[in-house]
Amino acid sequence: MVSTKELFDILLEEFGPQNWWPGDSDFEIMVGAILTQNVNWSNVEKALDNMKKADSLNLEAVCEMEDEQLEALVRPTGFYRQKAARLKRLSRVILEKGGIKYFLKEDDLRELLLDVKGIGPETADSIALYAARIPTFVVDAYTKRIVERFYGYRGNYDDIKDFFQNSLPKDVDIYNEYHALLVKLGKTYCKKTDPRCGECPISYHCSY
DNA sequence: GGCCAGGTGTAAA
DNA sequence: TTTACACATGGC
Repeated sequence: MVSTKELFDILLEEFGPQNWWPGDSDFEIMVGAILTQNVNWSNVEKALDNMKKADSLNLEAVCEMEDEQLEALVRPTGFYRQKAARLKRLSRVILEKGGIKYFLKEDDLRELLLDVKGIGPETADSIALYAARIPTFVVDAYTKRIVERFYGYRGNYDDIKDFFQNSLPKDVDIYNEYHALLVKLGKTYCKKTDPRCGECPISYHCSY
């Protein structure tokens, strides 16, 4: 059985550093984390671009903007009414905590995020890891699918999260790169349907 | 045209 | 505790 550390080395060798999370600011990372919920990243880029052009990709603008206006900007990401509301809820909490810098330094950041309606474990972990740089492993649909196929192990969010955290150093840079590499592997060779197993770099060790 | 994409909340079985 | 469904746009 290939260890999680060995798997990481194989993926890094195969794909190289992914340089995640794309974004010019912590706020953009947080917005992207919500907008990418169950949606292709290319759609998120359109929405982020809309917000930048409207000079609205900042905390104050999101808090003050009309709901309908924000909905129009994030429309390309689908579920746009829900997502606009989620962005507003998060932004207001951040403002209450004194701004982005202070919010990201809260000791119980993950819990604060999970208390925001519309932010679940993956979005909370993405923000904690990529914006606050807290060592917490992010589990997404690709991660679950790859672990299920590769290791034959099926578990809930926290099971998979522990699976990695209990077998790796608690290190922000490793968690960062590992999640990005799993997404890269998933997109390239381990899609839900029509996986390209024949070309997959880890197929030799895979139970699928 | 049908399926999928870097989820979450709610309600029923 | 698990499963089903709504939420919605855009690419292939």
